[in-house]
Amino acid sequence: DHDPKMPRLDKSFFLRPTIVLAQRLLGCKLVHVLGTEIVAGIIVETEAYLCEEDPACHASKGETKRNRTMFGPPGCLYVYSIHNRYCMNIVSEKAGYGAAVLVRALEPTQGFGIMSAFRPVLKPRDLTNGPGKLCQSLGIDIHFNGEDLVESKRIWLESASESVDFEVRSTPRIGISQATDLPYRFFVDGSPFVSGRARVHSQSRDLFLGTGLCT
DNA sequence: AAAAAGATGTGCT
DNA sequence: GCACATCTTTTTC
Repeated sequence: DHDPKMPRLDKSFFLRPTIVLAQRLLGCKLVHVLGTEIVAGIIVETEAYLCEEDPACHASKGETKRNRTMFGPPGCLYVYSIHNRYCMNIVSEKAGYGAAVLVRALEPTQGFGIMSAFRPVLKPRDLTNGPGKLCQSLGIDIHFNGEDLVESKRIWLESASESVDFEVRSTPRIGISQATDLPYRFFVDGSPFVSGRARVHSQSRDLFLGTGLCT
């Protein structure tokens, strides 16, 4: 179950500029229900992909079969495959616009056993420290393309806990070959669950203030 | 029809 | 740090 003090994000949350949404998603909890079980984690790293003046965005050259859901309602998932993996994005701005936020890393909080079954790794942080990794660990695949985070019964977002304070840092985005200078990657400063080596940390700390262990 | 590219991850050096 | 597996979508011929 989930903490009632962290209510589900509603439609209005997603109707904002993509860069703002990318930052505001940090600290929010992503929850996926699988039957009677739950897998969940707190978002610690995102990237903004703007429709306009952003050649790295999938929607920059207009609508195609792959990116169609980017042009749909904000709050829906845009899932695509790359190199035999999946990446999960959250549509932003307004319907018909073509922008989204890539979820790049989570701090796992619930469902460690399920995640490990989906993605057997030696170190827990390797479960969700990358866009393809977190989709694999959470059981997110192409069937979730178009899923509405506002209405779905199986996957949603919960707002960030107000008691958790952290600094947001930004860098250029990872793994792209165009617009490599734009600082549209955002992450929780010091989180050990952030992907890659571009992790800047003043001090390593978790956002999840529960028992200290993922259930 | 064929080829190239890609918002990745892994393993080896 | 670098090569490359692997596969889907998009672009080009």
